[in-house]
Amino acid sequence: MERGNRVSITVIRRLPKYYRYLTELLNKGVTRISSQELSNMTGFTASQIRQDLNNFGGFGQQGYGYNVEDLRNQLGKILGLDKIYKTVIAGAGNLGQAIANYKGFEDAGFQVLSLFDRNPRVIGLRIRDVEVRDVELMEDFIKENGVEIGIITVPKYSAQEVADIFVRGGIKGIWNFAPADIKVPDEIIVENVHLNESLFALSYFLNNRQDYVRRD
Amino acid sequence: MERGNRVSITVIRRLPKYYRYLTELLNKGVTRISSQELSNMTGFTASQIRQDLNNFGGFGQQGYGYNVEDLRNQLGKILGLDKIYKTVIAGAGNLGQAIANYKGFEDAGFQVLSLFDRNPRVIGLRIRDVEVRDVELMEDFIKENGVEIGIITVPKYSAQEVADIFVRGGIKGIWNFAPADIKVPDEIIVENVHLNESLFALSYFLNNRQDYVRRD
DNA sequence: TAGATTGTTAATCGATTAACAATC
DNA sequence: TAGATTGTTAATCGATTAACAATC
Repeated sequence: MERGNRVSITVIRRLPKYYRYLTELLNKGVTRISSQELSNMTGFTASQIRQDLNNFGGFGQQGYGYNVEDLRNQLGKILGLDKIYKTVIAGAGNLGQAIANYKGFEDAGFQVLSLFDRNPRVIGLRIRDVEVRDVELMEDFIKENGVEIGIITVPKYSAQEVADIFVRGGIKGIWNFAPADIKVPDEIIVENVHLNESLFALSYFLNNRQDYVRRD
Repeated sequence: MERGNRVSITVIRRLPKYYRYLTELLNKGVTRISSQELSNMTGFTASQIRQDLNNFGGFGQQGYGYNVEDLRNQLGKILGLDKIYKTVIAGAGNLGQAIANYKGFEDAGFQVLSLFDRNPRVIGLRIRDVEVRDVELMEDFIKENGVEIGIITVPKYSAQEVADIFVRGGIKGIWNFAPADIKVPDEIIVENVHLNESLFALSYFLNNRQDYVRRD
């Protein structure tokens, strides 16, 4: 977390999975877990798991393993899940609504303050208790409310425009579902969810089964 | 494509991006492209791009580069995008509807034949011209229509149950949006879209900017 | 204490980058 | 032909796995 050397992206992308399994274990009342058991659950090797965790500190105890609750909380902190994030969603179509409706994100600390759209037919609607507002109001809304994360669920030809508004509003991170790479200043964190790329990979593996290895 | 050695997963996951940029170039009327230009667009190195493509054959021409249309079509074939796939969606909530509504997938050859749900309030609805049916009918529907791809957009506690029905129906690939790892026989291809893992990575980078490198 | 399992170093493996001869 | 750019080999870099001493 506060190491001198960077932690590699491949490590970081495994953390949420550890966190997910640890949460499940905690809910089941399991108090203790070894790297070998975690390996059986996640599909990563025990050695890799120990290496990954030791990027952030020695959370385990020789001869015992890891305390489930403690490790989960530590990972939560590392992932920044001990905070509340204010988010807005640009695009109130099905995908935007799906995200606004999804309880799991709110439970993890990601609050949707508002959706925005330019279609008058959806402006004014409420998804759960979140209002859909005119996208014209978005930049000011972000500024006034200190929104940190912007979520892009508009069609690809509008994605850059939305990203520009986010940046002007002072957003720090963008979760982008549009199948386009957006250009933003270096200090803005962009996480892309390119669903077409995922689907095309599935299609590749269907046709080239020999290249497929179950990864989890 | 039909090499002796496997093509590595990291290579395969880059292909859809090449395909996407090549499609854009084609639509713009660009006929020719060098690995260096593709590098500028995608963020991968020119060397890596040439290495990646040469896993599947020599598509380029020394001193010239690559023919955009030809390379795009070759990649399309490699990815299996020259075929039509029959799919069904289990879960007719916002996310399932978003996918059923998304024209991009249909254009790429992924036809949604039906959605399934167990909520009587949505059974009978039509998303575009695709009907929502009772999930009880799903297994037979898959068999009768030769459905190859099953898409899971149900809550996580129903994901395994849906996967089991898919397998019994004879589905070959599963696109899983539920935040759970499903267990299926080895010969079934599973592509997971774990949105929480993506969001948590964004959250990590927001809090640990020094570890962030723009990847595309 | 004996057994178990971590933390960590060293060895291996694989992926990326660099370099350049081949050739269009 | 001269210039450009690929295809491919070799070098480097980074990630994973193996091994084991430390220690609970």
